[in-house]
Amino acid sequence: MTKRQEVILKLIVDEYVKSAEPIGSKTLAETLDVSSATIRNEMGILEDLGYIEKTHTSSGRIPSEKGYRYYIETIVKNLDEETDGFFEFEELFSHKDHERDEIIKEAIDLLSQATNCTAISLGPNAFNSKVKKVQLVPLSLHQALILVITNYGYVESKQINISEEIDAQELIKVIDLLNELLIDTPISKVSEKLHYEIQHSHIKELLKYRETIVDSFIEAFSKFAQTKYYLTGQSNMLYQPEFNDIQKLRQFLTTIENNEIFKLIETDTDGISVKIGTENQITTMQDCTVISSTYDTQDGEKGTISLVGPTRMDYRRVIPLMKYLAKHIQKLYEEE
Amino acid sequence: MTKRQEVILKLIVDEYVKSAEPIGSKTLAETLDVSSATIRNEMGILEDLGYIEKTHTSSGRIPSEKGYRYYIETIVKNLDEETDGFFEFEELFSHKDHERDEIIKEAIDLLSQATNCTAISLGPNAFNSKVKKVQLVPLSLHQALILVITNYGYVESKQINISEEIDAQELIKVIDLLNELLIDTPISKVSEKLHYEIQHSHIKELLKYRETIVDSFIEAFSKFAQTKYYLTGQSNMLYQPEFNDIQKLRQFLTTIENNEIFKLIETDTDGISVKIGTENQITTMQDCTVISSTYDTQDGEKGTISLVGPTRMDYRRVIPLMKYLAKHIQKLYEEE
DNA sequence: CATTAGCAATCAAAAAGTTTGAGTGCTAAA
DNA sequence: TTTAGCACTCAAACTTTTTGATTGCTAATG
Repeated sequence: MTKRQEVILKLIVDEYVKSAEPIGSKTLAETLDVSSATIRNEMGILEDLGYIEKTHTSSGRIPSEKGYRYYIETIVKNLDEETDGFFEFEELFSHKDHERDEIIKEAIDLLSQATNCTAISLGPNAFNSKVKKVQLVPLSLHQALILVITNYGYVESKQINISEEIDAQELIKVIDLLNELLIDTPISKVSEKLHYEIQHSHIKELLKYRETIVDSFIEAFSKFAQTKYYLTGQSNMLYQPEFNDIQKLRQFLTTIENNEIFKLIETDTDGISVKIGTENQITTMQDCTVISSTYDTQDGEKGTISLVGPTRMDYRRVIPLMKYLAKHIQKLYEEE
Repeated sequence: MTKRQEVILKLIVDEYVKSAEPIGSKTLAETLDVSSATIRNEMGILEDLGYIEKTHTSSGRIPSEKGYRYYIETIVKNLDEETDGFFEFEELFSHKDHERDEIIKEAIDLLSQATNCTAISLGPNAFNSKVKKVQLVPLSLHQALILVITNYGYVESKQINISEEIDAQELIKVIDLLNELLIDTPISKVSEKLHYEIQHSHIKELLKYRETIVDSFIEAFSKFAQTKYYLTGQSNMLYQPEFNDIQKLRQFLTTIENNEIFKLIETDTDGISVKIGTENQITTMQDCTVISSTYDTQDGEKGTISLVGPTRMDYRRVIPLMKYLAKHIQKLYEEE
């Protein structure tokens, strides 16, 4: 591809992102100071190479997936780290006293607004967090609350019913033992450890009621394994011309509501992942691009922020923004 | 209105609910064993009375809001409590060991599926719940977690930073005091009580750092005041022919995403409230009906379940179902 | 050899026109 | 009071026409 062809491709992407209309040779002729016929020749070549396509025989050109890919790899990736124009975000991250999860939520809201896409935050799961405290809080004669607290201050609870036969004294002993046993254990190892100790140590004798109690505990622990997510800005996206087709609109929303969208989010990548159109496996999402950017927590888990929008999105702006956000969310974890 | 006119109105509503098409005189003539001309005459009267209307000069008739109102008041309200056909729901409520909030969530999911409407659960707020325990869990040298637990087993937490100057011993004393002070206090009275005691009792001397600590506590308490909600089934609803108009669809979804829908939910009513079309104050919702049904918790708070769908909904089925659900959710609270 | 002016060809989208059929209101007779 | 009959209405579906942006190709230009 010659230099001029690359310039033309870039212009087509930029223009199309703005206008959502196919770009004709005349439009580009004005910018490039050659005649429209010359542009047409070049466009013909670009089309043969597969970077652009026509919507019908006599239409202007739009970028193909390959075209977007090229644009991202050569043009966007070579941009110097741009952090200007992210004013609202800088403001957000500078509030040191806000809670981390709140900041992330707001960042995702802003991201969605700024891009007119749907934005998603997939929290790191707490698998490697460590148990800080296990506790039983009696609520009434027959009910109690199991509390599990991690070193990051996450709390999960599970209510249990205490039948008549259970001895309150014994219960307290069990909890003490559990605390001793589990403190500083990573959540991922809890279940294993519990089962082992029940078999092999003196905890066995104490736990007359292990079926109920231990199961409840394990259930409480298992809640940490569920990754929490936050999804926002569907309505921002609906007004994009891509969604003028009511069928597509419905399918898109159904996919989101059924949580199928999570299948498309790349959580294993380091840095940023961009999946364009048919690179996504879900048929209803093949007009969309899914961008994922991960960050690391101190305990070795990964969190992800993602953006879902029409393939025609402003990659030039969005990709640096996603990088910027992941970097700063990671900082929030490092500060602790 | 004569008996026959009432029958015709009922048939028009029933048919229209099924088909979403205007009902012509010929259709009804078959069922009623009179000629279509007779039906037309009766329809003319019903139209003059305002119970039905035409979509254009030569179209069949559809129910007006007044027509739906009449249908609900005279036909649906007089139905014997119908509880048959709610098989899935009976099954759901019979699982005694599931957690209450989980059951409610599932009930709302089912409700939405069964009706093709958007279903919402507005949890009772915890204003009248009582403080069961207040606790401080140290996480690291400079961080701690404030925990507040209510008699219903709801837990709220707030992380705080502990600056160097704070004396750990003193902090423990403060927590002990707070526990003593606040236990069994309704959440709604906590703030008041705290402020009073700080002014008048010996707690004053202890609380050198009240600004930070007490504020954090108050913030933790205030989280209980936020009513939790669960909203589901938007995508079920999108396939209704009412939403073939893309403009309406977008507006509806925007209204939902902005939480404006909550303005339309009647939480103060006893029993059931049905708001049809323009009875709703939000312009984008004036083709919708919002049904709300409340239940009482043991501590005097109200929870609400709601259903939002096109005015053309199957009131005959939906209204008994909503009553049934509210009754059974209330039972869940009574069992504790 | 790259560039360009010129021109017929293409085709979506918008506008205008046509057909169809379900439904109505009204009238006059049963 | 009910009904048959008929002219009338109008949305929805379908067809045709017009418009205009854009293309590919060719032949001329520098």
